[in-house]
Amino acid sequence: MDKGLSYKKVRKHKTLVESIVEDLQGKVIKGHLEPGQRMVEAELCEKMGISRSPLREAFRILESQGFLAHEPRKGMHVSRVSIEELENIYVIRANLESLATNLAVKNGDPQILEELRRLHHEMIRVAQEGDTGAYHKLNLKFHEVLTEASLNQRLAELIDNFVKQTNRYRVVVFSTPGKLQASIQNHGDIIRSFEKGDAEEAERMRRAAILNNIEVLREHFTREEIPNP
Amino acid sequence: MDKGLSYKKVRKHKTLVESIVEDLQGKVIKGHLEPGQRMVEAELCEKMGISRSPLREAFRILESQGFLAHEPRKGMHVSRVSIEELENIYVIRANLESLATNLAVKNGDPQILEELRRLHHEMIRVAQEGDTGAYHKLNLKFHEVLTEASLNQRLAELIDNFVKQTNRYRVVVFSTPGKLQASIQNHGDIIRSFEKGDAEEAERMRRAAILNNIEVLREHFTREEIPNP
DNA sequence: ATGCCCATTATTGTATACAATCGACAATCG
DNA sequence: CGATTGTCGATTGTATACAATAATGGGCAT
Repeated sequence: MDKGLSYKKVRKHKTLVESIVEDLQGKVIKGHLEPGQRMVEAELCEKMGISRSPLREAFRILESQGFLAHEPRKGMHVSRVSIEELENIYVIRANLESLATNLAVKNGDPQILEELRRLHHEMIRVAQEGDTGAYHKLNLKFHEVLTEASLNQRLAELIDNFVKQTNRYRVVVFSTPGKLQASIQNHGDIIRSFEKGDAEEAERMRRAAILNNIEVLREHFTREEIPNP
Repeated sequence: MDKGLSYKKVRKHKTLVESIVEDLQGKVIKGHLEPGQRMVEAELCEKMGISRSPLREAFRILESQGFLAHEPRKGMHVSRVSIEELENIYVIRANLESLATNLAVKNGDPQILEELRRLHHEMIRVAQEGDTGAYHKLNLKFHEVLTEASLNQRLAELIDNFVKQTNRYRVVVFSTPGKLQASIQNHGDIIRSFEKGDAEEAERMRRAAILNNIEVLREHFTREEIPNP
């Protein structure tokens, strides 16, 4: 009944604060919580079956990550991301991910290359079946592998956060016709650059793909008006 | 006597959590708190004249920023930054700051250029006087102006944080002979690129300067052994 | 009817209290 | 004598209580 109890059951490995962070992060990313929506502490506490202390600590983390924002004495709310800000984030993402790609290729681990090939072929398969949900998951994995292969932990964490940020608007990008085929093409390009050991080329490929998403988003939002309600 | 009281006096503009964050951040950066040092809540509360709630919230923020770290049930401690991690951070910094420089030059605001020139000449002056403290402040300002001129707020915040992170070890870099003259040279190069409107050149200049710091650090730490006690 | 002011209330900011877990030391057993 | 386990103290994790402030709404004067 009281689904809040599940929080306490699960932890033993995760602390309560971590669970809350994950939960709210997921809800913001999936759009269950709309931009600008107020996050009233007492209300959330009751819903989740927790107290304010861990919730507020989770708030601070989520704010640092950019998912929430607050004005003193006015409370937390889901952060509003304007199209300009989203573009700014994509510019940063493009740079960080292309850097990671460059480093990954320079490291040239054959096991990584093998893993990327495997994911690539899997993606081609599910794309033919029209399973965009599965494609998205594999796509995330592909980029995660590529990012981790940079062997720069701090960089990987940073990128992970930005990816989550932009995924709040992923639906828009991926619903664009031809985007999926272009994505597959791009992955193939990156893999070929990896095989050649051409880090600079791989970097350019990755950067181009991300920057292209900006175009898609900008076009979408100028057509559809303001993103938040 | 009890200097903790000052915390409560000042706030009216800043919230208590913000004050604590600033204070601890400063202490970590300045090295008043050593890497690995445990941050016992009750102890700090008494010293600062505050309670645990705002302290713990500040902890979460500082952990997100990379100044602190914790293991569940074991408590917070000042984060240990290995030489490898420091190199990783510098690689990221190099990329982000060169990106910001590129954008700043592309924006080509003449007022920014004027401000950079002013700071540059000021730096030359204090360098001749041998005032390294003043030089450091101006240097920070120079890069802050350059970064803000990217007009990418998120990028500026990110860089600011990384600069603070690496400033924990600034002393090492700036005590290296010739580093100060090289820094002035570099600023001159960037300004000239700005004047020419050559964003790519400015970007390369900025990147080279930051990456060079890695060399200095690596050399220092291989000579001096492990950074933390 | 409308705008301003004050009181009330809702909500956040801070402090304290209680519970759970970890580490260290000591007692017991092999 | 060493290892193992139990107990105690210290410290963190969580919950609740109290204080301060901002939002809301109603009454009064104009």
